[in-house]
Amino acid sequence: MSPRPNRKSQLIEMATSLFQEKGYTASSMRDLAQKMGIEAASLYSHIKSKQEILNEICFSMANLFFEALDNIDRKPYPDAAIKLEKYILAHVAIITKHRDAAQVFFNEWKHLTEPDISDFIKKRDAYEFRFRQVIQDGIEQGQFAHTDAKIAVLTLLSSLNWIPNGYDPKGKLKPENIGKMISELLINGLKDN
Amino acid sequence: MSPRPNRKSQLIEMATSLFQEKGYTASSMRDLAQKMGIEAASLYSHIKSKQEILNEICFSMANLFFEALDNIDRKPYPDAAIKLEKYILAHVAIITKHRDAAQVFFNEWKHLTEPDISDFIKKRDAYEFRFRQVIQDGIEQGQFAHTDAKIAVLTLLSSLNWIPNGYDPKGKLKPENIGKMISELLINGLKDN
DNA sequence: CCTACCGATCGGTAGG
DNA sequence: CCTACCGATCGGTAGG
Repeated sequence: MSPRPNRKSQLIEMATSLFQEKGYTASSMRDLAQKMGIEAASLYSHIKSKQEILNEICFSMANLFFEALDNIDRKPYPDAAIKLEKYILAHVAIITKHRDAAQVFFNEWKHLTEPDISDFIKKRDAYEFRFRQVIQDGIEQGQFAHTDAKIAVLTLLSSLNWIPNGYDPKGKLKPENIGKMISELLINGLKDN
Repeated sequence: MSPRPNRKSQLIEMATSLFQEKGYTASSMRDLAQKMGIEAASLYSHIKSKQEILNEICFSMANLFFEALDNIDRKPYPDAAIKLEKYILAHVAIITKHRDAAQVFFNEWKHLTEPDISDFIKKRDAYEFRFRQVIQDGIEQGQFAHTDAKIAVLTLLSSLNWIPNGYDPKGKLKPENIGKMISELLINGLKDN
């Protein structure tokens, strides 16, 4: 009999929390087995390697990020600032909903191996490119100041990376509030205009 | 005879580049020995453990960060926006000058062990607190808009973390230019005011 | 700085 | 999902 189909997702979920906590390399298959309450060798009836787990985590997050942008792009947003805010809110919504996976995605992807790692980097670049286009549009519309759009995107996306670490799901702030505050900060700046 | 005193700094330097590239856990003492052109066992005449190397990297960076703020605080800056820019420029100067060490500092500190890791976290919090105070001052002066200073600091500092990865020392942009662009972006926002 | 090692742990397989 | 393993590699020590 094949195992219950959700046993593998359980495994991925526990691996995600383990990798987040200790890092991919420092997490052993025996650690993971213990979390699952089975022997290390038994893990291999659900997955074929440790690498496969990291792949699943990283690429399922990547897919979520892309799907979110695709959803937004389904409607036209003539105002670049509004579209950028939508992008940021979607991004924040994903990383607050999947905090552990987001941290693995951001911090452990470098332990992917070829050919997956090249694919991953390509997807990352493509994701950044879509943000860059919105900023570029805003500049051309005269809505945004003239800045290096590439640096602006790196700064913007990087500025969100503390969230999976620092966001407290039990705190007063809801993901949407955090997203609003940050996009407001990035778009209008600290200054009181 | 004791070894030349700079042999240990060479070791730390090569370990920094190794840890940056592969991560602390995935870097073996044999990898490091090979880089140094000696046997793994010989490393231990210069250091007493792998952990000690990580400690030196993380805390020497922490010291640089604090010294930079202390230097700025030696003169009074009544204008919070100007002081904040000074802080940001100093921070950027350090991470562009010590790119590998900065990445190890940001990404590998979690592999520190007690009691060092508690000390490290305390220092990080104290560093963030000093930025927070400048922002708080700016808000009270009416120069900055009313925002959550804690979130603003996390966002601000996080937004600089792409630099050691993305900054090309052979590119056209000098550290000071990057620093200016980013602090301008964070203080005035993307919008063309 | 080297040779010669050590005990521990790693990811993973065979065969049920 | 388990027992019983494997070869490889790990951080580190003893003794020169």
